[in-house]
Amino acid sequence: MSEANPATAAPHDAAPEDAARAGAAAEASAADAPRRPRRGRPPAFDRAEALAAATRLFWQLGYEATSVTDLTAAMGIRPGSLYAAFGDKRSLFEEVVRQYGRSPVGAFVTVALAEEPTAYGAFARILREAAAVYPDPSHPAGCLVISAATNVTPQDAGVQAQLRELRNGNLRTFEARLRQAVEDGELPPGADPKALAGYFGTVLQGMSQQARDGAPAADLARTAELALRAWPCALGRTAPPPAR
Amino acid sequence: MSEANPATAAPHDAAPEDAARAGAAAEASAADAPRRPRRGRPPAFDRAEALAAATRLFWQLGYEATSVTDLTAAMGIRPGSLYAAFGDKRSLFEEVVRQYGRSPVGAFVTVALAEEPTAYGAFARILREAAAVYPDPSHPAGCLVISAATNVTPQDAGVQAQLRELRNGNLRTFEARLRQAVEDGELPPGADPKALAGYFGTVLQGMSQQARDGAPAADLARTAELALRAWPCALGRTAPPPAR
DNA sequence: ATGATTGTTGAGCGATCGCTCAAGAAAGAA
DNA sequence: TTCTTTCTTGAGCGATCGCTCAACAATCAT
Repeated sequence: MSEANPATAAPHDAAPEDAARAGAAAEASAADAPRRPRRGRPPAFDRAEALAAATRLFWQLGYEATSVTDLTAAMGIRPGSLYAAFGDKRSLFEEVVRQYGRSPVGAFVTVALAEEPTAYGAFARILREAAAVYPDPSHPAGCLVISAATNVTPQDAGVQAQLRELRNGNLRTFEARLRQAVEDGELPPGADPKALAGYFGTVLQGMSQQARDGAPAADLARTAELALRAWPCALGRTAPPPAR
Repeated sequence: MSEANPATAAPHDAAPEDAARAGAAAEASAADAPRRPRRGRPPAFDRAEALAAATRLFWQLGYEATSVTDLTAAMGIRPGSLYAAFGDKRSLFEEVVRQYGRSPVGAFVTVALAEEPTAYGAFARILREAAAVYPDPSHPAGCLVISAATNVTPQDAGVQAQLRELRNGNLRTFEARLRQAVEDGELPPGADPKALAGYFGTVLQGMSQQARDGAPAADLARTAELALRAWPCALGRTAPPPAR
């Protein structure tokens, strides 16, 4: 199963919008193409709903503790449909992670960094929103990227590494934003962007764990305010004063 | 299998020192009793060494990701011996957790709280020692209690709850120490012991995660110093000033 | 010696794991 | 209608899971 078969590549396409078309693809105009009817038997389940159900399960139990039997039960489909639509368990999880990163609860960090004009404003908003989002009972507690692959067998070390890379990538994003803040003069020249990035990442990961341990939003909000007191206070604070 | 059999209770005794003796136990003088030879065939393995090997495995992979096959291989024994000596996988894990809590790396929090005269000194020492201990390459990274039962199937929810209770118990211990600090005047009357306890617990759990993600001791040390800046600074600081 | 007690061994139990596949069903194309 | 394509279904694959057990081995008591 190493060569040949050039046309059998990935029948499950993870359709970003629709994109993948069969055949030789004449006329690559793309753009609109409003509703070309698909060929054979139509799927009997809503792909997005099934993906959301899988997300909830992986989010709550983690990658390995979620069995394919659990998944098919929650998604309302049989194993054959799952494997035809999503590939295998690992591919399904990767699609879940991708979609989680685009969802509001998985993207609030990126959104805050993009929208807030100051670094302090961004990190204050990140911690405060984490305090509200992580324990929100409308979804499993904490952050999927932080807690879904903590305990895995060596054969699934790739899943663990994938999420770890996402976490460490967030740290690098934090560090870049804080270095920018030093250049902008928002932070004093003596401030250490890498140290601050590690600190805020640590607090975020700890808050996710606390939420999973049952900490209510009010407790996490107080933790967020205390954590913000580590912000270098020599000069440049732009947001409302810390705590009351 | 619900009644009768009064003499078959727990042949694996988890010997705290030696303690459990067979028979009707005449002469309960206890104390010394230097080397009473045991009855039947002696064990062919060192119980403490086997327990240490199991600890390393559970610490690194977590409860469910560690299989009995892994355990017997690392402990150098066969399944029958494991079950005769430790009961079942769950009982072995509980004994591992108990022994971990008495080991230096599992007890540094308790030791610091007991030895340091001031609350600030205790929490500063806890964070700084965590920064050194969590990434120490002589054992698996992070804290076993924090990370060994994050992802479990519902049938093992009891293990998860057991570790969560230990974590939340630590939070209550933190809170009690900080309340004492308010009563002592070390902390200002406006300080919030519960909020501070949650904050330090959050930072500790985050540091454990960071260590598992590969953060070196130097990075965690900087995180610890930044975290200590949240200490209420109105008055009462007893230790060296924060950072440089 | 013999028996009692305890530990070790290797085979293997039922259950679950992720996953596959032949057969059938539902759609458009001819 | 018939063919092609796509999806669903239910049975079941080999592997691993935690765990058990009869047989044997090694010690002490008698």
